[in-house]
Amino acid sequence: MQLFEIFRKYLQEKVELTDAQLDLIRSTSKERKIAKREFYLREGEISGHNTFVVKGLLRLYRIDEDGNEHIMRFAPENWWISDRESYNTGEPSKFIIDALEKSEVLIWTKEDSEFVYGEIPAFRAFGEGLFVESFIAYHNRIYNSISSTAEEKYKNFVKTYPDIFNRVPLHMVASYLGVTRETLSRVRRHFTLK
Amino acid sequence: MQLFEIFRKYLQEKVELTDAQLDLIRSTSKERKIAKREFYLREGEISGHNTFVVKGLLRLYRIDEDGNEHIMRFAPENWWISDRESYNTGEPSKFIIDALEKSEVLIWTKEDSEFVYGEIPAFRAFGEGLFVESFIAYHNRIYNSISSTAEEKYKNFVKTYPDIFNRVPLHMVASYLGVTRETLSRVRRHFTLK
DNA sequence: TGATTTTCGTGACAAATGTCCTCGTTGCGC
DNA sequence: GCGCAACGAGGACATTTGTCACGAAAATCA
Repeated sequence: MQLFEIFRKYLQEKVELTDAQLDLIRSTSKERKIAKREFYLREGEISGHNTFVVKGLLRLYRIDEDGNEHIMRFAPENWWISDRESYNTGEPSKFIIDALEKSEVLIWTKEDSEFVYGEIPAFRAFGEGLFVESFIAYHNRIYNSISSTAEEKYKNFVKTYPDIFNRVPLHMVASYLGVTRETLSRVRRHFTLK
Repeated sequence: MQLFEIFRKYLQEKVELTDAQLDLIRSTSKERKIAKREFYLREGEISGHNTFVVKGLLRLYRIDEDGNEHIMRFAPENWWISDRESYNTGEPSKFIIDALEKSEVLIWTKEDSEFVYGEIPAFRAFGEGLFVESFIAYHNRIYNSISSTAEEKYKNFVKTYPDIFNRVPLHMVASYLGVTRETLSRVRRHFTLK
């Protein structure tokens, strides 16, 4: 099945759209394949696109002054990804996006996105709804990060994202949670013994 | 000066609005005074309003199973506050909003907000711009929480929110940062000795 | 003003986490 | 299939953080 066809099925479960509207959305999109370990956004580049992951798994992360990776989030199938700060301000991104698996994505430029949003209010409402959901997810993650122990964070991650958990190495889960690999290993040992 | 007059000055620095549009915004708003320590949103209530802090200082926090407070954010003058999850879903809030200082706020119901947004697209764009900024702030806070030490988090808070820092007790800063009061006290000692 | 609460620091000890290291296994690329 | 890199576990030790207890100073309120 073509990439856009998969996207169309996803979209039609969420929004009512006419064929003409779908054509507009299709005509402004571009396809791209991303190899495993290939970069999709490098540090310093501008994140000027909305990207929908059709197949595979991407991640958004940042490298600190000491060279350590810190994973902000994973984006498997049916998720959207961008560095929203760079997207919004037009400034170079401090973050990196690469593929953890061979992936295929659909891409809209910021300009095309705005144009399509203007033409199709229901599509704009859909996009904004997604954004609110992301905001709420971040809100809950912050609460989790200031109120939970490492073990609780780990359990919560496995419970919330079982699919992602099964597809990424543990040291990346540790990075996402903000603990070292060793700590995660200890938490897991403690956990499986009980 | 009247509450709305203060708000009008704030708003006109950000958006171009006609007198008629300002009248619509004014006519849908309600004023409220909140005493120090008074609750503005209790756990279990629905957060169905947009609230602008004209004077004073509010906070949004949650109490965990062990009875510990975890502060999500502070809202001083010229900030907006609500529990966006409850606002969006209509579900009872798990969070609490109360006043740390004697405060005065302007309030719009969700319904009125949507109506005014529909009537004044520039006002909608303004509101959505604020929301994107909040999202970016949360994004950066998450990065900070998974990549920084307690000392770095503390320094960063003081630098980013010097005004708030000077108005709230240290144990609330600790709560916001996700560490105990004792740890914050140690960090400060270590910090001032150098 | 006087009494009470809140705030903040500190010491002692326990628990959690980070750091550095080794080792065996797995999986991927050539 | 082979070789190498990636992955995950685990031990030993240092550091950080949490917990509990106490006391002094500051703020609050009647």
